[in-house]
Amino acid sequence: MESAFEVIAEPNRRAILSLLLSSQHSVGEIERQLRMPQPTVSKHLRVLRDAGFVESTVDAQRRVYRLKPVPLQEVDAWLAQFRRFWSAHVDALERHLDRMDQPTPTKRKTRRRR
Amino acid sequence: MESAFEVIAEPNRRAILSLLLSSQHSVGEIERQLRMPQPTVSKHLRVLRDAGFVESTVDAQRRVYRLKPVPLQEVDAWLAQFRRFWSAHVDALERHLDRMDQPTPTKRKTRRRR
DNA sequence: AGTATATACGTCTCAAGGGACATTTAGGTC
DNA sequence: GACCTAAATGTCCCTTGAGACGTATATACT
Repeated sequence: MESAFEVIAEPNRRAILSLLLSSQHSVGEIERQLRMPQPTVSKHLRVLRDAGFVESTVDAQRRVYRLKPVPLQEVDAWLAQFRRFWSAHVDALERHLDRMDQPTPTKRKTRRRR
Repeated sequence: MESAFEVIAEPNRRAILSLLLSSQHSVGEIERQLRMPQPTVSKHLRVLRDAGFVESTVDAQRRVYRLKPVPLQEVDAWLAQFRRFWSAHVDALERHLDRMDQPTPTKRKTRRRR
């Protein structure tokens, strides 16, 4: 479980990350919000912590967890290379639809051209 | 293997996607570029195809594979909610560093403030 | 037709990861 | 100190997925 990609492949872990987006939470709060057994929550938090997605501070018996940005930023960096491709692809799709416009004129508004 | 996240958790599949970013490729080309056994390539391509990451067209005995944008865009959409958090976090870090500036003045250029 | 090439597919083995449950550790309260 | 709560950890079971290998199918080339 080294890579950030494997870590976020697990749905419950993504749910935990999304929950921590609003604010920091204790294990018990996560457990109640997401309706997971406590050991399950702790197990996933362990993975997230080891991979640097979250950090915790101790508040008496509680552990309060909060997000750390780096690993998700790495994922985002990998995705970045594909964004160029998307815009190019959208353009190609639009040109294709433009070509298809001629045979069947519809009530659709005119598409913008370049 | 439903979710796009599980699909891109596999390093070889990410390599294939990155390779297809430059242009479309046949299975044999992928096999040689990435130094993977052909059955492995085909197996991963199968997963990618089923999940909508790629599509193929037949060229004689060859299958030529190319990228499709949608599943990666979904991943990107999930990541989007965290971007706000990052900028806020960077701001907080900058304020922190600003506070640390006073004791040790260095040759570093002045940091912008808000 | 016969051979080589390209790709898909099935099978087997192995290791890893997740869920459930029990147990332990640590802090707080009376 | 006895007891409660919060969280972590360990164990067991089961499923899944990846790699390796063999093989089947389809097309091209002579």
